[in-house]
Amino acid sequence: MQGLPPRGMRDFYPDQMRTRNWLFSRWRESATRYGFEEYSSSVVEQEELFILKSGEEIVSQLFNFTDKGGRRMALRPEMTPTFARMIAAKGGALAKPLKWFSIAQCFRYERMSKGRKREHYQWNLDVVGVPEVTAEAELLAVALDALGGLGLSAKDVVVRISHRGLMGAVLEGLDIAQESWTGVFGIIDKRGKEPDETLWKLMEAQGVPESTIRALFSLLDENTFDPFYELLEQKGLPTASVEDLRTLFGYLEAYGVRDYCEFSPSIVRGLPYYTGIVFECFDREGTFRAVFGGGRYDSLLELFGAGPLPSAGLGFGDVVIQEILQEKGLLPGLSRRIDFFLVPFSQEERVQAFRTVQQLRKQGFYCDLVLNAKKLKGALREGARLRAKRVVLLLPDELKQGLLVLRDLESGQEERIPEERFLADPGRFLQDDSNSPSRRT
RNA sequence: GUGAGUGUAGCUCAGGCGGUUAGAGCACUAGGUUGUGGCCCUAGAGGCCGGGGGUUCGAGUCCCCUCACUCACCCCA
Repeated sequence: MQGLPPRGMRDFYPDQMRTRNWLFSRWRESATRYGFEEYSSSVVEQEELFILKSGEEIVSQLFNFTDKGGRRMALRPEMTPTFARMIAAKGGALAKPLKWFSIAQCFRYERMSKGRKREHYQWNLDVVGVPEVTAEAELLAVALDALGGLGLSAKDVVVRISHRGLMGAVLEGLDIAQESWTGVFGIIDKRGKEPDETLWKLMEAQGVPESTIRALFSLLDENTFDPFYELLEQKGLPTASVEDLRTLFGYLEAYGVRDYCEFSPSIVRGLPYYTGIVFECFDREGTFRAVFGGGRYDSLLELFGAGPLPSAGLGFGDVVIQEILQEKGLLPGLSRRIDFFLVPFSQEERVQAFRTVQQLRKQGFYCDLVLNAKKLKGALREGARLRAKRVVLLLPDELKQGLLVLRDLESGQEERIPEERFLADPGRFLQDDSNSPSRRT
């Protein structure tokens, strides 16, 4: 088929654009209400910016090119490096703590599957300069506020929370050899996706003794912190990760979002730069990819030449959330808004129609009018297709008497009214005054 | 990168063992007599049946190749 966008890229036709704008406005509204400030940047960056953060392997996943000056460039695969660059460039000039957000289009060159395109928009929220888990609590509160605004409750979605330092300490506490940690992490991450029996065999293949596997699996089933704390304390290992988690859950309770959240030790997250709390949000049925994810990255900004800046962030993509809302029937039936649709009977009445429609538009009404020479019949059909609330007919005989004909498309009723009187208060002809300009905020 | 599935009208799809001018519904356009939409009726327009090759008297249909899309795996936002 011709006319399709490049692989993995999306066209937004007006219907889809309405939905997208609606989603973005929910994001933007929540973020600003929670005190986050919006920022933006170009989608193109120097390739090395991404290599600096993620290593050479990232290059194969980039949409990259050489510009005419021979510089290696790339479309951003995520917003965090750009964010870090911007923060570092301003050095100490920025007052901390700092709370910024962006709705950024990101690109990634890879195979597509459900919930995954080569291009998406991501709502990014970051808090810089806060070493305490108050940052994470605030991030989760704002993301869950947005989810609530989109119609998803704690019955629909769950945030699984863990700590980067926790599993490492646990593996150490269980005396699992350091060289098999990477493999073991990978197996832990598969928990819930593969049957335990399979995972058990994989663990054995890693050389983990049976008794240790049993201990590890029973720990993974825990949703309280005590067994972890006891294990770490008993082995003389740092317990900071468990304490962070305890504190965070206390804060989440106070924020009123505790019922969305659960402790889930197997959450690890792929990105290497996380240093503390990590979290991912899923639909409760588990049929979709993660809705959002994030965590603490205390050493990342230093990589970019900023001083030590404890930070936490969150990324929330537009693809998965729309799939979930679609499946749950929560996408609103958005339609374009036309208050008045003006129909000049013939070319004779056109100029008059232009004058009238401009007066309505200046008053703040949403108006359209017939642009093609068209019979009355076709014009009315066009008005109906646009779902115009009222059609304003400019008919020769009535116009000679200074009268406009207002037609209600739903009831079919018509009213003849002097133009001056109509323009003095057009809003009273729109029955449901909830949409009239005077009621708009 | 591996595996599977699907490509026929703008959209959703039909086209039993190969057989004459390729079908439906929706959408679109125009009519159904002077200046009135939705419903109904009539008509019209719209297809290199994804592309290429092969088998055959004959291919939308069978075979091979290729491309595109979708899903799963991998990886990850």
